[in-house]
Formats: sequence, structure tokens, C-alpha cells
Amino acid sequence: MAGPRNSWQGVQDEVMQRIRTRSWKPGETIPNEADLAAEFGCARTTINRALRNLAEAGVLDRRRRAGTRVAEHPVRKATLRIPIIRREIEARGMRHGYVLLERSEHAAPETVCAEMNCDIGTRLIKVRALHLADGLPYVIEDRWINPNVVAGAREADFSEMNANEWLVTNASFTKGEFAVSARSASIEDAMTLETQAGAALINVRRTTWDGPHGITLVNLIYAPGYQIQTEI
Amino acid sequence: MAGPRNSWQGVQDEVMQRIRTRSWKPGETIPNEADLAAEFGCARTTINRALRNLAEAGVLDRRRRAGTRVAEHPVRKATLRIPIIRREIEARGMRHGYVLLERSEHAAPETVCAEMNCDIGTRLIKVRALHLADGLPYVIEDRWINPNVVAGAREADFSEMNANEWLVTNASFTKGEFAVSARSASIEDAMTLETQAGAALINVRRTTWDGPHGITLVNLIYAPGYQIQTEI
DNA sequence: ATGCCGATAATGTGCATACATATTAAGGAG
DNA sequence: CTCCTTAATATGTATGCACATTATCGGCAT
Repeated sequence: MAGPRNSWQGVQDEVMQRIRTRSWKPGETIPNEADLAAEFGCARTTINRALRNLAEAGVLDRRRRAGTRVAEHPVRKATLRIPIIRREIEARGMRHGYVLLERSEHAAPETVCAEMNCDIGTRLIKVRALHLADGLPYVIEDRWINPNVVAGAREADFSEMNANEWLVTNASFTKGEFAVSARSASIEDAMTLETQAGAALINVRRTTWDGPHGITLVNLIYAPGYQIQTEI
Repeated sequence: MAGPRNSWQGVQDEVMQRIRTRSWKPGETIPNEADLAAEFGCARTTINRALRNLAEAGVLDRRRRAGTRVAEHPVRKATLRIPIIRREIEARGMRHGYVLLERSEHAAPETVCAEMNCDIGTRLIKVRALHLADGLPYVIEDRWINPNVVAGAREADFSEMNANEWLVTNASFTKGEFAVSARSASIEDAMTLETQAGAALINVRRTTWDGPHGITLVNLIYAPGYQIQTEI
């Protein structure tokens, strides 16, 4: 599976093995790249790639001149995949449905302006929609869009094409923020998601930016039972 | 910031620029590595590193012989950092506190056995503890440990050293699963976290494995208001 | 048309080498 | 002893080359 001993994957596996078996202990400095290359019988480049990869994963700590050490407190990194909603639903083998609940344009509340870094009073587009999986409520998409940043947003009506996909293909961002929290279902949430008020829901809030300009701020309110899963 | 045009970072930035400005459109095939190397005046290796990096980030789709294309539906990847709890609290500038609530050993429930892949009736260690930030409840750590997989777990009493840190330094895993969901506070949760029953809480469930053997299964139940944040 | 199969073109990887850069250690001046 | 300069060292990166791997394309036989 891992490939031969002299491939970067092979080196990576062997290094992991030594860390797991405590042959190299947390905090300890491991041999330098040149020595490892000699030991493994491969080029330093190969060792470098393996160790760099493990450093990115948080298993190793590398510093120039100081050398490479086994991370004392391995800050493991899990990568979350963030697909567009339609594909997330289809990937689970379910049929995607979409209902536009509201589309309006008005001066945004102060808190929204603050988060999107736009002048108070800027007229933003508000979109509220429901995504369905096999006909059942899946997630509420509650979104603000700044039409001054995204060309064509005023003309899109989001009744056929959902805002999530429209933005992915029509706007590009340089930076994004992402927060997951828990939320007690409001009466409105509960009615839309066909559940009971007070139910515990996952709320994902995402802001995306084009340079200094906030493009969109979205709250995704998932139906009960939703889980964000990944491997470490 | 980005370095000169002929560094892999420079290439990466320029490629991102072209994607953002729709100079290379989603789904479109971009020039091959050799051509790009000629255009940028650098080695193919350098181009390769830049494109490989962007492919890992989900921006590009690469296939041998078929070439490199701009991802149609950019499945962005956010990386979550998972530090040990004490350091997470200290990183926020707060003082970490710890209270062991329960430590027992008994035959595990069927559902736990199923998730940890151990025989039904296996005696597991159960640890329930509360972590505090500046004296206030921060998260409940509700954990099962398989002492047959982790040497020394039976001897550790977890009253001083918390199980989270003990495991990090005494066990190593080959694989881990990770799920975030929302949970309505039970009466017991509410009392421990000093909040009200029914409050919406973030629940992180993590299982770690050493090969085929489940090491530990933990539910982290965070106090209200907790957010998981990251950048994209 | 259909299916097999080899040529081909793209990425994936490894190697030897050179130089860049950061950081520590050592040494010298005051 | 302290501060500054300088040298040594480990990692970071770029290059040119070679070969491995794998889809895809196109031709050929059925």
C-alpha cells in the first residue's frame, strides 16, 4: 500500500511508525535530512517531502538550523470538505430539492454590515431558501449578498438557480471565515424544517471576501440529526 | 508577500489570479506543466509543486494524461485544528481548570462496543470530567477507554492528569473519526455546565483507533456559545 | 459498430546538485 | 560580563534530468 522504502510515502510511513512506537519520542529531535537520506538510501529531496508533509499534518515541528522534532502536543488537523449543498445531498444518494422562501433587497442591519465590512445603510440582497433531500427539509440557507461587489446579483432571482451555486460560479473569493455553532430552533426555523421549536440545530455561518469587500454572509441552519463528519 | 514570479508561491498566486479573474474558467483545461514552465521561465518541478498544492486545496482537478482543469465545483477544504483542551483554553488567554467527575470500569454498553469494535462485555474504563476556563464550565469530557489496547490505562487515575492529555502522550493512533453535531442539554449536562436543560450545545464525538482496535471514544459537550472557527 | 490493444501525452516521482535563508553557536571587542 | 559580529548548520527551494504511471486516443481485427 505504502510503496517501497525509498519513496516519499514509504519514508513517511516509516517515520510515523517510529513516532507511534515511541522510538522517537515527543519533543525529541530526529536525525537531519542528510542522515536520514543516507539511512533510507534515497535523496534528501525525498526525505524533505515526507517530513514536510508530516509537519503540515502537525506531527512534526521543523525549524531551520534547529532541526526537526516530534511535536510535543500534536495539534492534529482535520480537513473539512465544503461542497455545494446540492452535491452534498446527491453524494448521499438523495434527490435535491430547492424552495426559495424570500428574496428582498433592503438596508442591512448594523450587525450584518459590521461583519461584511460595508457602509451602514448599504442596500443588500437577502435570500432565504430551503434545500430538501428526498423531499424532506435539509437545511435553511439564510443569506445576505452585497450586489455592489458581485456583478449581476441584482438580476439573478434565485428561484431556479440557488444562491449557493450561483455564487460559486459567479463570484470568487480571496478569503473566507467559517464558524460552527449550536442553535435552538426558533418558531420560524421549526416550521420551515418541520421540527419542534427549541430543537438543537447545527448552524454554520460563513463569510466570504473579495479583498476587503464582503461578498456574502450566510447562515446554514441544518435540520435535526445533521452531522459534520470527517477523518483525522 | 508572495515572492518572485519564478517561485512556486509566485506561480500559485498567479494561477489563483487567473482563476479568480475568470481568465481560466471553471471546467476548463489549463496549459500543461511544460508549457507553463516555459511561460513562467522556471522548471517544471516548480510548476508541479504549485499546481499540486492547489489541487490539494480543491481548486484544481488533476489527472494523468487528461491534464489539469479548474475545478467545476470547488470543494473548498477548511482545516480544523484540534489541540488538546488545556492548550485550547490557554490559547484564549484563560486559565485551565479540571475536575474529575467519575472514573469507573465496567462492561460497556452495546452501542459503545460497536463503535469501538470490541467484544460485547469487554470491561472498559469510563471517565467523565469537566474542563473549566477561568473557573467557568467549558466542556464535558465523557470518555470510554479500552485498557486492553492502551497499556497503563488501568493504573492512571485521571484525577490530576486529565484523560485527554494522558492519552495524547501515552497512546498513538493510526486513524480517527470525528463528528460534530448539535445536542439538547440533558438535565445532567445542564447541571454540570451550569446552564438550562434543553439549551443547544455543540457535541464533538471522536473515535481513535490503533489499527483495528478502538482506543477511545469521547464525547465533548461544550458549554453554550462555543464556536468552532476556522478560515477557508 | 464493437471491442481489444498499443502508441502517446500528460502528470507523478526520484535524484544530484546548487544556492537561499533562518537560527543557533562561537568568538572577539568593549 | 555583555553586546555585536561572524561562522556553521539544518531546512527551504529551484533546476535539469530520467523514468514511472495512467488515461486517452486511434487504429485494427472481429
